[in-house]
Amino acid sequence: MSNVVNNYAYVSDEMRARVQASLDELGYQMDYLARGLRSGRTGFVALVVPSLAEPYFAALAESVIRAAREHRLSVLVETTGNAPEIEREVLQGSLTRMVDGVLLNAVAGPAPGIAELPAVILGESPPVANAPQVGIDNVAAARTVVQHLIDCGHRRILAYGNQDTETARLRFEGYRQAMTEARLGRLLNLDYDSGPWSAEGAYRDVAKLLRRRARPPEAIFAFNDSLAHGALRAIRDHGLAVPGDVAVAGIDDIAMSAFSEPPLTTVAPDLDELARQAVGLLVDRIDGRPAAHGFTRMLTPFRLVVRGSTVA
Amino acid sequence: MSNVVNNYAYVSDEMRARVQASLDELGYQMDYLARGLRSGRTGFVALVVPSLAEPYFAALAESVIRAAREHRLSVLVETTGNAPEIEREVLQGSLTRMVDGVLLNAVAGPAPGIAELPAVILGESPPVANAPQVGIDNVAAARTVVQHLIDCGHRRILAYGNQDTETARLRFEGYRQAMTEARLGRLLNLDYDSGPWSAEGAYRDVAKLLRRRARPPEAIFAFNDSLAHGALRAIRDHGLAVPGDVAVAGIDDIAMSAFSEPPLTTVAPDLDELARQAVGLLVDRIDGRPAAHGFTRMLTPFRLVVRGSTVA
DNA sequence: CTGTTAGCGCATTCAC
DNA sequence: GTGAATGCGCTAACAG
Repeated sequence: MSNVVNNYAYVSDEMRARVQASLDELGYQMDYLARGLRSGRTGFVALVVPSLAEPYFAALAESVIRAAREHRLSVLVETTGNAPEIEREVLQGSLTRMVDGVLLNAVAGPAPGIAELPAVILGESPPVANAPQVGIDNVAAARTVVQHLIDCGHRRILAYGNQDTETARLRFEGYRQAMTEARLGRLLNLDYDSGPWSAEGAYRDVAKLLRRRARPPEAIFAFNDSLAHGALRAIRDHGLAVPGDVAVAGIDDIAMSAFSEPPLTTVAPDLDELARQAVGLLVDRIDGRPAAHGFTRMLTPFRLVVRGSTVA
Repeated sequence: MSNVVNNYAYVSDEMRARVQASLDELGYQMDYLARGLRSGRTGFVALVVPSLAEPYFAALAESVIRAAREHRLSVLVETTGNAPEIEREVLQGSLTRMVDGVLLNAVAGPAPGIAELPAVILGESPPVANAPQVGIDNVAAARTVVQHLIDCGHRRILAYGNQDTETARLRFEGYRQAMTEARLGRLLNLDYDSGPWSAEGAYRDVAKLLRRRARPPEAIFAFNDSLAHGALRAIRDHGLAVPGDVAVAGIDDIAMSAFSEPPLTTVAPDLDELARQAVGLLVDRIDGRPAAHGFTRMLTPFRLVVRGSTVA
């Protein structure tokens, strides 16, 4: 029977047909759990992200689920809110014993125990023992956006979204490089405090900034689109025009960015490609194909999308 | 050993301590797969939705994941794009043999095979054999929004988003009721054709409508917020003012609705509550606690959120 | 080619 | 209270 369902070569046609008939008649359904126990595979991979309520991660998850399906894998999604204790909990819980591998976008250091599991880092989570990383070149992306802002004639450009994550550091570094190259020494930055970047938080931060500062910046480079949209709303509620008084740009090209008023200039990563790369690398590791030389970093293509928030 | 990890009552303290020590020393990790084989439980539930790229489903998924965690369950997310063939595939694949239950938001009829699995319907998927349903009262929600539009003085109100789904039918019915009660005989409706409701599709539909019709409707009741945002953008691109020329309202209260220009009047379901109810019902069924009398329908609270897209 | 069997790691049952 | 044994459904290995 097993030989039939698994298409074992050395079975006579007659036997195969006979078994198949019984299978159909009895409505046989494979128990994938038992197979998993035997083979050590479950056909599940985990996707760990801060929050599905954030459009970027939701879109990423959608792409990952579709990419995984190509490999006949199902995706278990866990959200952590960027809280290190929840990340640890998730990464040590029963979850990791039931999945073949994990796609990780985390903020905490490598949790003990995860090292054993095939893993791929999405973005810039703290490096896990020889897990390949996949993502856009954040420095280049940030540099591109800020360069665009500079090209639009702005000089007092604020970098918004700094926090204690590698992604934030890289995006700030891109900002710094672009500013320095343009001989714009005055770096301005505004921190974002808690949890995953969100429009709500950004609205509060930027509203407060505008109330406090006499002169608003000429442009705001928000570290992602959610922040940018919060900023946009705050600026307009403050009675200023976008891009007239303050230009705004972000990173991610979430769906909303094409529909906001004004539409948002941003950097669009190719999420389908990112997901494909990530799942591909994960499958390689699961199948025991080791990374090229112990460590890989795959860069996903991105492009600048210029919209009304920076040009009239 | 098994007795210790499972907190079996009749174990001497000394023995318990001794076993525990060995466990720690050897770094014992329970194999949940083997346990699952034995107990018939995996601790996984599946969430089947059309698309995580749609903010409503993304927010729903986030809530479901958090609610499931309260029950120590992990959530497997599958997206179907509302394509019946993919729904069937997902519902018959290995997935369903590995999860304890499934939360289903589908558009196709009940797939053969799913009937055996504990299931809870989210929204108005076609009824699956004695699976309880959870969701807002769509007729009431739609009626509330349309009533609000009527209260604002509008008469020529367009219902937008009709398609071959139960949710669409119910929302149209709410619209019809409100219109009829107000003695507004002229029902206007605009269909939405393919796949999950999206802002992109709505933009095209509404732009076309405005180009064709001499006189635009006074108000548009979009069957969800994504449609509303697409409509909003189309109306404004057409040179009309919102709400001055055309008022717009939706349902869902996705994050974007508080940040759009103008912000969107909508109906906000309590998603955390919905998720809690749904997971609770699912756990009941998994544990063999049958639904009250074979069939349950749980209504989630909602509230009208009035914003700038209907009132100046 | 075909039929039988050991054992994946656990929980449960049964002797002790 | 404790230790040993059975079997969940499957696959791989082996003997026929």
